[in-house]
Amino acid sequence: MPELPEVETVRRDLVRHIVGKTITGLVLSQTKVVRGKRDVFEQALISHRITSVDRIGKLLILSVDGTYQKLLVHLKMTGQLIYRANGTVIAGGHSLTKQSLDDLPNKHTRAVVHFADGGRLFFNDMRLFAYIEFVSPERMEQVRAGYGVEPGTAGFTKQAFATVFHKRTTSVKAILLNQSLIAGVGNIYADEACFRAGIRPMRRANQLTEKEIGLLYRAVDDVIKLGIEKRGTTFNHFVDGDGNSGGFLPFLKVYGRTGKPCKRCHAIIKKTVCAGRGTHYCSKCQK
DNA sequence: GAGAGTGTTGTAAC
DNA sequence: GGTTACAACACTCT
Repeated sequence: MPELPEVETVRRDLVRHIVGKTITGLVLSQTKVVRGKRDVFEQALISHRITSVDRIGKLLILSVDGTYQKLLVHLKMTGQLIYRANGTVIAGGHSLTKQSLDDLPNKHTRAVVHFADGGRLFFNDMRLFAYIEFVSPERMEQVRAGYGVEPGTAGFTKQAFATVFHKRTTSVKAILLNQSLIAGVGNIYADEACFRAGIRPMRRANQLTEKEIGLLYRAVDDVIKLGIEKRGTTFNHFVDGDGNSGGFLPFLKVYGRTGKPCKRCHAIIKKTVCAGRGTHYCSKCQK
């Protein structure tokens, strides 16, 4: 689930609450989420301090003092990072109700990081797709190079965005979801951006006019910015750092609104499969 | 109760 | 190489 705005929301919460703190313990209850050797993890983390939390697309990057290696955290569909200090939930994730958040660790807790001040960081993941991994500086650069232009960064220019669409025969939706071309956009924001631009997600990329590409560029930038501002959205039981739902839900125009009237023209919102994903659109507003 | 669907992405096959 | 289909897994919804 977590797309760029949700991961950015978690990142900001982690910056506020774990940067500068020293790790005193690591408990792994599910080794599958850890890529690499367990003792390497413990050695690199325990007695060391978190120095920064960064992000590329949907990937979180934690820096730890005493090593040049970076700790990558990818939440995939259902991963969560929840910080709790003094019995209070501070940083959030996805698909937990307030009630179950009060009861951590729970059955989906895969790892717990303990800090010197008594705080704990819970790594939860229902479907076991998420992972954490230490990577060398060389590998880090490889990973970084694998990501395309990212909304909200200096590299996200109209020119760079347009280039991605030229000469590609696949759907607009597949382009938006392809992290190596455009970083951070997932299924929800892809549908929402297409709606805002008035473009059907199943259109062929190389058949968009320059004007349409311009509209889509602006739409992607706007929808991601608004998503971050509203601290993300989630379909089920998303909670942010304060245990509240992400604020973007009321702003969704098409995603999850199958069969409901379009908020702009009142035509019925349709759903199909495009690029292998559930895809929502208004057949009247989007051409 | 069975089967389809779910926000991601790496891999294999065409 | 570009593009598409699917598996990884556990849960919810129909």
